[in-house]
Amino acid sequence: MKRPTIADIALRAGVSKGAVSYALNGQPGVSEATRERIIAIAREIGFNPNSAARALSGAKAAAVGLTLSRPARILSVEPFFMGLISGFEAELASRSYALTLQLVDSPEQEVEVYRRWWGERRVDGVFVSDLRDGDVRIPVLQELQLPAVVIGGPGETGSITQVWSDDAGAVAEAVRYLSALGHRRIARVSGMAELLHTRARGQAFDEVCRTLGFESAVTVAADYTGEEGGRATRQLLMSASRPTAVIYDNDVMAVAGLSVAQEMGLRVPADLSIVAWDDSPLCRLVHPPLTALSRDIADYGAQAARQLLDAIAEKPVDDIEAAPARLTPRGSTAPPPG
Amino acid sequence: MKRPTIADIALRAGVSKGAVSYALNGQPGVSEATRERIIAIAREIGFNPNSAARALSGAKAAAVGLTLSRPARILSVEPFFMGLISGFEAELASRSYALTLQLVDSPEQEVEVYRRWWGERRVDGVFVSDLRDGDVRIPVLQELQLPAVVIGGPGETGSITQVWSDDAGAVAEAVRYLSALGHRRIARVSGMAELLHTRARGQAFDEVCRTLGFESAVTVAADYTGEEGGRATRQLLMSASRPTAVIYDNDVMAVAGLSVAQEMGLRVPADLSIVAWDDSPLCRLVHPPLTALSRDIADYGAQAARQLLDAIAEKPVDDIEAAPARLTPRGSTAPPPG
DNA sequence: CATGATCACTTTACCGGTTAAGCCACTCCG
DNA sequence: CGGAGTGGCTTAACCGGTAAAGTGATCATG
Repeated sequence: MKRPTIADIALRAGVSKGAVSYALNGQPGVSEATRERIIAIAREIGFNPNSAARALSGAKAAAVGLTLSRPARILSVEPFFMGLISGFEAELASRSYALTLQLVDSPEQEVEVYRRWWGERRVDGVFVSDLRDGDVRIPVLQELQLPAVVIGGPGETGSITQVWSDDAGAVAEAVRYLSALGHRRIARVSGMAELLHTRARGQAFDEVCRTLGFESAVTVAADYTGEEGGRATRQLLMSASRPTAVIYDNDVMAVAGLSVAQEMGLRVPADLSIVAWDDSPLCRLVHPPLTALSRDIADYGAQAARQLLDAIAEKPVDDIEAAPARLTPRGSTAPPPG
Repeated sequence: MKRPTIADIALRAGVSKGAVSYALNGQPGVSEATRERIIAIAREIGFNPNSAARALSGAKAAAVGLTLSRPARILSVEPFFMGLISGFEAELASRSYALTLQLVDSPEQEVEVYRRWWGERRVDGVFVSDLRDGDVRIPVLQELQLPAVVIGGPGETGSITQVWSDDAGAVAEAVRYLSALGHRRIARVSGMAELLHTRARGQAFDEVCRTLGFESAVTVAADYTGEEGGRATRQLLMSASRPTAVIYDNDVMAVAGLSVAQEMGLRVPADLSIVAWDDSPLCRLVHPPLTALSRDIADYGAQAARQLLDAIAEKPVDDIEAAPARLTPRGSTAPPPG
């Protein structure tokens, strides 16, 4: 039989469509015997409820959306998002929710996608990542009343809940560790300056370095790509007061930085210490393996997914603070030379 | 107004629902004046057709699916799939098709997802990647008559079209290049042996090496992860007749291999040449930058998407041979020592 | 023994689109 | 001037579910 409907089941079981619906949804209104018979028939003919029909009669679309507005060349090598997605899936799949993905070019386009998705009732909620200062997406989401969860923060998201981890604390941990090793000139290669978490990390970095009375604490802005990370590193290493340690905002840039250092004849970690943010397998793949700020990104994604599903179900939701990134020392950090 | 429907538009325009539908879909049956008025109202109140309602009344779901059955730890660092996805999106977005993504654990689970998606009419077609020998997914897709496109091949896919590139030719190009440099002992670190394209590359590799009369041409099976790539490399470099060049089945393993070689005190490319398959930014991120077999993965994905959309529209479709991977020499290849 | 409650269903309306069929006012033509 | 054809709509059925309201039989209760 070709794509059976509840009408087919009803016919076979000799009952009405309504009875089938009650039976399959575990609702009262049918006897246990009938329910079992109907479920058996459904299984036998391989019935799956038509999601469109279900969504149409008031129910949910059983899908959530994720838009990514970073260029493909960044996404392809950036392990963060796939980790996040695998975390989403762990939660979504168990509740038969689908994940709809769309790559876009800008936050403005993201807004357009949200409007369309919601208007079409294609999704019940969305994940929002890469929060910016005065993000254009937030007011639109509120206007649409589209359930959403912001990944990363904390930021000004009004009524929209966030899942965030304590970046400031993690920065402090890394800087204190380098300080304990004896470093006094530390630099930081950041991601896109317009992203809120970049700013939060930057402020924390400046503050801790000031507190510790460092000689210098420069931040060079990059964009998460290896090219930019390499360029920023080259710039730092050529400066008069060369830093003895560099903290990178993601592991791709850290790997690129390692490569630049080696290319310039510096030994890592003897001449230069390197700390990566986010600890994908990439960090263990290079030589020396990179000291990194590790966090369980998949778990982060899973928490966000639970949060979003709760928001969709109109359960009360609060911001979640996920476990902070923890420093995982490896071979790329050591006391400074001299 | 909250999520307007065509009934709202009909009310405002003083016409029937049917007229609105005709007007918005460019069908005959309404005057130009009325059509314009209706379109203006639709735009004004921000109307988006409910995708569920549309899908329900015989039309398409306007979504396609992609399942990935590789472990998250591979997916997160493997740049191939994000590249592919960005290629899909380029085609899909322009036709307002959504991409539904699901990560699974095995081809058997993929089959389950296909059944469910198709039963629920959630997707109009699917992308199939990582084809295996006697793949369990193919007969199911044919049984379901679910439109599909196989990424990679060629394999036995019956009536399902494929988009593939000439891996055998690419292998030959890489081997001939190394041969021209003077190498006589070449090894290969492969991806999962059960994948069809791994086998195709392996056969081509063996054949070309035999033709060129190489002293040795070993293949060590790995799984696309850095760990395994590193382990395979270590194994190769410890063997009695150490190869002077290694070809890797993806760039992640190549990067790991480079790292292992350096860790073992070998200079790349002076003591060991390295060639990567697929040329993500990763290859230019390490030092020395890796010689790679480059192809335009996004374009590959775009072709597959066009193919799938044609199959969904029941247009005649043929297998597509995409541009083969081309050798991009960089700093990781040189004549062998001695 | 009439009344009410409960059970196990069936009937029906509805979600928001698409589309075949029907209808009315005009025009055109022999 | 009657009849056919056509343009521009309206009406109504349908897609496949969900859920409120209705029905008839059984059973308990005062």
